[in-house]
Amino acid sequence: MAKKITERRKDYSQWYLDVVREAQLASHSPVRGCMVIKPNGFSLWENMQRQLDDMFKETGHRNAYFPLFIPKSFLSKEAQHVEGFAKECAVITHSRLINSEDGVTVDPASKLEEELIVRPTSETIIWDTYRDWIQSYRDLPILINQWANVVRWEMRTRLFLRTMEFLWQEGHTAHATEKEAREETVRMLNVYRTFAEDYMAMPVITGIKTESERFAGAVDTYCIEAMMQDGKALQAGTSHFLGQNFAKAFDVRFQDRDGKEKFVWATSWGVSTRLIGGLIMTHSDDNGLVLPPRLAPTQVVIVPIWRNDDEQSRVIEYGNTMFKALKGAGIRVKLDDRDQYKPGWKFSQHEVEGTPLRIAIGPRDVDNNKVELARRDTLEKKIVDREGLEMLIPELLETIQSALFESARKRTLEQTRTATTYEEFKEILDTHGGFVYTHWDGTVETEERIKNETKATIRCLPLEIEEKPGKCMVTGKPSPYPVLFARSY
RNA sequence: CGGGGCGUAGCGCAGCCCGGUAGCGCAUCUGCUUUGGGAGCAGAGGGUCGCAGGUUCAAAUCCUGUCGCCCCGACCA
Repeated sequence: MAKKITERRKDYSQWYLDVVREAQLASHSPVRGCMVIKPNGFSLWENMQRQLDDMFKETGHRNAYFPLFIPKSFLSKEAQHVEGFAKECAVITHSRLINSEDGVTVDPASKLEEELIVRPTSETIIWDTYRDWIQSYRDLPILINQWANVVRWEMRTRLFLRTMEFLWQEGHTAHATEKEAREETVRMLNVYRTFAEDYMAMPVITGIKTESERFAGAVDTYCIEAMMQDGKALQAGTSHFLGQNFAKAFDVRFQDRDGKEKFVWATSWGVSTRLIGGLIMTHSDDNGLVLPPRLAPTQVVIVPIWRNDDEQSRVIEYGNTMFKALKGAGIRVKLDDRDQYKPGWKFSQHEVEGTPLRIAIGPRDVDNNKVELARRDTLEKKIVDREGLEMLIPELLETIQSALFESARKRTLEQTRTATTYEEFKEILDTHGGFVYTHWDGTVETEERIKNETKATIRCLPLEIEEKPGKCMVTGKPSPYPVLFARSY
């Protein structure tokens, strides 16, 4: 069997690219830093979207859509926000092309009076709109989500993990009180945590970002951080408490019960197609993609095997009945009865694409009323009775789902260490990578120094951690509890 | 923006040093045999060699320029 995938231990980033290519998730586009998301990748995104969307609706949010283009002047209204995004904005300056000798050229006469920015995020245009939507406390809260594409002009890109254009959802809420907005921020962080762990089977640590890692324009940025197989951390989602920063910048006030005019409190939160990168790097192996059943576009594939026409019709009939029964049981099942590919080829293909379960059926199985079941995660194969399959498969899918989470959890735990001295800290990073808990004195200077010297950043100040006073590993100054460091994507 | 690599058939590559009919594997098409872990044989189709100049009787190959992409680092979801 020809191996088209580089081994993880040999070259992790080449392995990642190989998996994306062989599983046909996406390909590079003619435009630098952009990607074509292929049907396999997009179905995965659709499944993520569907689940997240349900969870957003469940928590009272509604979807809306705001423009791709933002007037340049909007960007300059919130000082921190501009500073954060100014360096990576695509700017539209003209509206027309004209024919020229070498094809087409920009028509200088079509220069825009006010240039437009392709949204890097939508806070500004949304808050400009919210001003019109909000007059009274009765108009609050506003709980809006939008599914959209955004553009950030990145210097260095990587399929799914960092592309210049990416797909995401951005929630933007407006509240009458600080308390309510803070609660919303944490509520959505927990939605992300639940989604990551229960659906992606990707364990995450929740926490708060330090000032330097905070979203531009936020008062507090909460995040979920996941640990990848190669020892690097991935920020998988963020939820921001924006305070009154945007309300003040865009003059969004409301009249409260007490008759007084007040500025609105805000949150925003988002996850992106980056999650697909996280999913790949959490579960996949040297044979290709491994998908958690709850998100897999195809959960079960049935591969029929035959030698002649007679066997073909018997096996296909057997497979068809099974297909209908499983589909009826609510399973995302596919019968791969294509005649132009051999079974062995199909086995490999579905394996590299990460289909959680494979059912192989041949004439022998038809005669004995059996099937061969193969798990993608463990690569185990066993023969089971045809009867009761409709009950067995859903259970098995759930077993796989929790096995994936469990093994990722165990791995993350093994990749999590504690350092008390700076020497120990560097030693851990260089030999193992992973998460490192250690004390930090809370200053930007120390954080900066550690980053420059080790390339590790503070991923977050974890929410679930016991108070355990100690001393900063660099300066020896007191610290109330350890913080989480890692090198990251 | 620095460092490295690459642009030759749909995909992956060789050919370039040493100029002389553009090749290999996979894929595609036809036929036969096959089908329980990426099938075999026979035949067929498919390429402005990234682009622009230059040297030469002759350029994928040498020279100059230029464009693009990928990978590794400095910034970021």
